[in-house]
Amino acid sequence: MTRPSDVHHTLTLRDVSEASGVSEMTVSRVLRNRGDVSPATRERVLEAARTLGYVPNKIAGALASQRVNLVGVVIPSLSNMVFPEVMTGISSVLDGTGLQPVVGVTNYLPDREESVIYEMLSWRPSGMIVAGLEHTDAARAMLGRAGIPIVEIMDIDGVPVNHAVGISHHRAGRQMGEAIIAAGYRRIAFLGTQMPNDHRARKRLEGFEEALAKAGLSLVDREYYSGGSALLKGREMTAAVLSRSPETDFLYYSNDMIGAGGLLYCLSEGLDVPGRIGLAGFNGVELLDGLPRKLATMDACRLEIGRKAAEIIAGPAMEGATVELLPKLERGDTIRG
Amino acid sequence: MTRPSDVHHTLTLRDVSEASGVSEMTVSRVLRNRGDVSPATRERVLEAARTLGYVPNKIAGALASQRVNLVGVVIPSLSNMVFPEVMTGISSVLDGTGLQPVVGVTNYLPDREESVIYEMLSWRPSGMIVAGLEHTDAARAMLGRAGIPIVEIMDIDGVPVNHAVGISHHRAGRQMGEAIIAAGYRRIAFLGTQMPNDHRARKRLEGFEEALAKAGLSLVDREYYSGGSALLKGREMTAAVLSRSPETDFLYYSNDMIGAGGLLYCLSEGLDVPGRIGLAGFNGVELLDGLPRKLATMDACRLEIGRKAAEIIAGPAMEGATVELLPKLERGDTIRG
DNA sequence: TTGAAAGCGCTAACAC
DNA sequence: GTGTTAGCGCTTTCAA
Repeated sequence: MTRPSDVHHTLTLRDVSEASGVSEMTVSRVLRNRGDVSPATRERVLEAARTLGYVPNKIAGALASQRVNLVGVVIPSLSNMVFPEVMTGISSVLDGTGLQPVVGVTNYLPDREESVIYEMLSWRPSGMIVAGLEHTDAARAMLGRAGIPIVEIMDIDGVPVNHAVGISHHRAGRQMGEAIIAAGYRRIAFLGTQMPNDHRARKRLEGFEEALAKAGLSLVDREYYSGGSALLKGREMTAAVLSRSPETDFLYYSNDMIGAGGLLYCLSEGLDVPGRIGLAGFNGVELLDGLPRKLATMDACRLEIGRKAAEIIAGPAMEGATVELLPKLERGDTIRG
Repeated sequence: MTRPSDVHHTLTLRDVSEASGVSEMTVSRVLRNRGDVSPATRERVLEAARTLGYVPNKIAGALASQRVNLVGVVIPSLSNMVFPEVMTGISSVLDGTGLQPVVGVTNYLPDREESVIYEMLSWRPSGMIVAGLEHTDAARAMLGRAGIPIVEIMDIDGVPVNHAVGISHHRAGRQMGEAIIAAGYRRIAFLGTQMPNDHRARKRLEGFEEALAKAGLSLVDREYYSGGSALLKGREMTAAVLSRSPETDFLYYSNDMIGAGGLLYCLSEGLDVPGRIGLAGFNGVELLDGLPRKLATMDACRLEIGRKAAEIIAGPAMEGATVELLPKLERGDTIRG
């Protein structure tokens, strides 16, 4: 006997081959719907595989065929509301193609990102989708050498390794700043989460301050927090800013969740929104639809970013390209005018 | 030459071996920190690997060693708020062990779940964590035969394939029902999302109705919705129930998000909460901390479920076991008494 | 401490 | 339409 008396061993093609009296090769063909197999043998093989409960070994298959139907997706966080929607966009495109997304989470830590990318590349995926343009040198080098399509998503303010799909956060910040100034607000504060490695939030703020500067203005206050419930933090930060700088007439938040918290706070304080004070967030999260008043925001095009990135990976090979999407400013009910 | 003039081929151990003048075997040892290698050769190998930018091929490694450091995690949704926290629990335990979680999403579709499980098993992971106890027969069979630890999470009301870690949703529903009745509410409505395959929500409702029945009560109204912003749906459903059944004095929601929407609606309508009407949700999501009033809820122990499940996978092999966690009822400000 | 040989379970390429 | 052969890039095992 080739295999003595193991009570429980994982099934191989060979087992199916023996059970069906057909060569391993033919079994392999049937199981992959490749090449011509007579309906009769086909049925016999399928039957044998089914009754045995055979599950193919993709490791061996991948090694032999040099093909892996996996797409690595590297994102900073799952609890951000933003990334699940990107994933939805990715899945919706990949679903038809036989490619499978595999998610890795970095918690906004560059070193962690580097190791997640390394781990993923070591499985030789068909492509990689990575959030952001800022990576360690080693990570950039690995991605550049991988010989597969790489798509950096969310952001286009920088130099991509290969492809990029996203929006200009710098420009988004500037546009919001201009809209706020045009609406007549002058004493503007910024409230954000303390995240040195959230480059997109940083770029938005830079663009925003640039717009203020052009109008001869600068921020009257700024407040940072980290950790905890974003909604609650938004309340607390807003309370802090308004007590410290009561003259503030606009609150610009780095994301919608803390913005929503701030909005709930302002309303509960009976402040006149958007008359006495205006507010704006960023992302366009679905949650906003359920608030008593609609927070001004900018849609980050998350679904579309996911779709476009997946299309690049799933489509025919192409030169590196940058796809810029244009976020729409949604004024909601919290900017006057 | 073994390899003529390919401009760009993926590096192999052999390349590192040639570059460092050491056998492939020794290179392999160095790269895995296995066995004794002299510091000198070690340095030479590391240097060569670094300058070449070698990334090991885990596919080949896994095939040869019959070991895969992956743990499959199969969950119904990423946008549910609940699962990211389970993932956090899983990662926090796995991080130390060299095991990596790989996430698959089923969108609450049994067939989709079956195929996700099949795909994952075909990569021969070291363990699987699957949400829920309800699966297709084929999926159960595959999991049972896989020869690896399987942990079904979130729910324990049923028969697990192998291990289970979770809470009893039936009991959770019953407890909430009892607390509401004890607080004196009598005209109780249920508001949930329309999800035939959300078995946990179903079991909670069953337990809840059981408690009502014991007190000689039954639901005065029920309302289901699907899709869209949960917060907004919560508002709309609540408005619908209160206009259709104005005598209702308690609203039991199948999750906190729609409950939060309902709470915001009641407050904006100027209803006396919890005097005139009480509310309760389920899950204990962080978001609730930021609301103007704290919604009553039950903590689903998500973090702990993730941790315990990961510990079972990462720990020494053991007999199948069920771990029941006990959710805490948090009365918040929306149940009187 | 290092190396050589064999093979993991599958598929590409070619024969029949 | 089906089978045979030779690897895929590693690690295991054993020898030196």
